[in-house]
Amino acid sequence: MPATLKDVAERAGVSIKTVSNVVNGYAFITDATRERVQRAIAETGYRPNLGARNLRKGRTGFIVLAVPELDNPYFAELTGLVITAAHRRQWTVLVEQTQGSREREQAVITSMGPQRIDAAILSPLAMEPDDLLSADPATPLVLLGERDIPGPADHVAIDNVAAARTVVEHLIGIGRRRIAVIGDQPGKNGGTAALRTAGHRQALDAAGIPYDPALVVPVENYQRADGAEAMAHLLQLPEPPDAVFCCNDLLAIGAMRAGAERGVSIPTQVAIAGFDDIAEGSYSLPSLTTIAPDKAAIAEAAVDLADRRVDPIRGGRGEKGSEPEDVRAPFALKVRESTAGAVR
Amino acid sequence: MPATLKDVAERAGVSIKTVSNVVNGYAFITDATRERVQRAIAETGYRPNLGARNLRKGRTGFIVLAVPELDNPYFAELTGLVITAAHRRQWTVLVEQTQGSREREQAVITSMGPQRIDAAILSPLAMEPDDLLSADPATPLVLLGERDIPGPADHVAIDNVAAARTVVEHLIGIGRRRIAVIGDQPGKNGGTAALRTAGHRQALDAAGIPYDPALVVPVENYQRADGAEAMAHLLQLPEPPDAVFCCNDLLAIGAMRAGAERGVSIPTQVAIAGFDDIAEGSYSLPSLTTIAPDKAAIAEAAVDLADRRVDPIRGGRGEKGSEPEDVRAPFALKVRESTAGAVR
DNA sequence: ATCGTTGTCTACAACGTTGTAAAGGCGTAG
DNA sequence: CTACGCCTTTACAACGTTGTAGACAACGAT
Repeated sequence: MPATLKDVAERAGVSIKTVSNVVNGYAFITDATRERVQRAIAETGYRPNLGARNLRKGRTGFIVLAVPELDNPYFAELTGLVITAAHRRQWTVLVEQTQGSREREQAVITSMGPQRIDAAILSPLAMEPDDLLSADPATPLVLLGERDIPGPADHVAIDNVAAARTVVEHLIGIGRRRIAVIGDQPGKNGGTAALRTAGHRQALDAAGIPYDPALVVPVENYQRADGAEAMAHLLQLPEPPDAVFCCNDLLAIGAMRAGAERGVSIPTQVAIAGFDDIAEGSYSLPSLTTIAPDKAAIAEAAVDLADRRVDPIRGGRGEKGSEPEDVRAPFALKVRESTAGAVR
Repeated sequence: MPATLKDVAERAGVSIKTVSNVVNGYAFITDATRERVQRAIAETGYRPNLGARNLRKGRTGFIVLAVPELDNPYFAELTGLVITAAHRRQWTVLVEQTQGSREREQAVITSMGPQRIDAAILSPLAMEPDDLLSADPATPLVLLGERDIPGPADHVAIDNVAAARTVVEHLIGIGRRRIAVIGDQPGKNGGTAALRTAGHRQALDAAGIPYDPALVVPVENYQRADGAEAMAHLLQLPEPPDAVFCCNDLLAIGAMRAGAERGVSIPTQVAIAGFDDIAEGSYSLPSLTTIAPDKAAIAEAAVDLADRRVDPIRGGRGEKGSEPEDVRAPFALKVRESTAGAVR
């Protein structure tokens, strides 16, 4: 049975509230009392019951982090970072897996989870813009991904269009001209896919390379298998591409495998680039050129925003009712073997 | 402001306790009352405050799952499964990252986290057997990994020795004779490394293949980089191996990369096998032969054990004071390209 | 001496929930 | 018609914590 304030109070010969005051750093306590209480705390091994404290305070101390799934290394890494960042601020993270289901994403933004939460951080996949209107207005929401969706939610993301443009410019830079993109999601407007494919197109346009719709390959999901399938399709085209930009690293890994299985040399015949910089990509054969979002910065910013919305003590920005914020995290292009060397 | 029992009670014109009774499925309630209450619940959108409930019940509803880090795909996948399994039983999982630090593992088994928890599931890395003696006896502990450590903790694991033996037997079966193992951890007795290297040795002995200590390579950690380093070492040996069993898939991925960088053909010159069956291994080039532990079964068993210890209603086994249990989860050998084909 | 101030401590209620015990209604047996 | 028992509902206290408001002592100023 863990010690309570009552136990400590009895041992120190003071009231419960005095112990509470010591614990909370209340100022007006004599050194003698404080010391006595602190000794009693040490002796009993007292640690506050956060459940009770939060009940009293009307808070829960919980942030939900909802990601599609932990199987995905990008989200796994991000989750680890969010947990760490949250810990630093005394928050506890509840990890929720949406499986990319719209229903489960809605459950998060309407705070329908079993636990009461103070804020939610969501990495949306299936959500439609309208869903945000039904969001629980009492629970601050931070969306990971760009602010294509209007509504009362903060956003944290890298500049996906610019990042995609950067990769494709790199592909152009090494002399490629037929540059495909894997990862279009025709159904979903304003999603990540739309932004990254837009970046692809911008880079082509800027370089005066004609845009060939046949080289824009849609996928069901962003898994390795989808990348492999899409790549297989590209390779049997009458005029196959000499480079492929994949909207995430998993697609790229799948694409590289499909290429290898068909005897296509990467990067000599087809260069491949990804997006996310998962660890897998630095050890793949060949290692994968990719966009590395600053995941730590994203995690930090997301937790920071949630924190500020919940506890709007600090000045001005981030307060309860104030305008949604947009945080742009940095990114970097990592050139590796999968795009090494010039044109074939 | 979320609705409380009080709000529902007022609306339904009954007492708070009656609403509570309806919520908890108490039997003796007239259909009329129940219906009225349920309507009020629906209208107010009431959902129980688990914090308050658990405070009252002396429970928290939380299980800590402590893994080294979510960067590691094996633990990420496992974490996802544990969260799902726990959800099914109305538990909430708090994910803790120990970073393989003994201190942080101790913090878990002594329940020193900020949140009060009902049980802990720990995947130990740095823990020493003695540490278990100082474990908080009030908090059921489930260790992921074999029962090499005595003490009041349940264990869930596959038979690591048998699994390792199985892989190595497979390597022998395809004609390899100089079979190295990467992943020894000389300092740590009784850990996973010891079991898997033991399986390696058993297979060699059973096949009458002489045991060459030069082919047993220790590593600092179980990361890709460690595997690469170890493989580089093996390849510059006067008599390099014709097969390598890596104690986990990350080591194997690193080893394959190191091999490829040195122009070694895998599996023709050196066959490589791993352990864990992370998704990465089915798309690597070549794809990775590995031991696939039944992760879902492990997650399920771990949560089930924790559940039974906390709530020992069911008969006999798993009760509060009863003997620690050992659950053996199934595993399977997955033969893939990295060990395809017979001897060189 | 009296008053107000300041500093230190505490009693009480409340957060939302459930276990306990008992109250009320109603039917049935005596 | 009373007494008993059963079914249904309720009041109260408690889980561990903190905000509010007030008690009390010591102190200086009037």
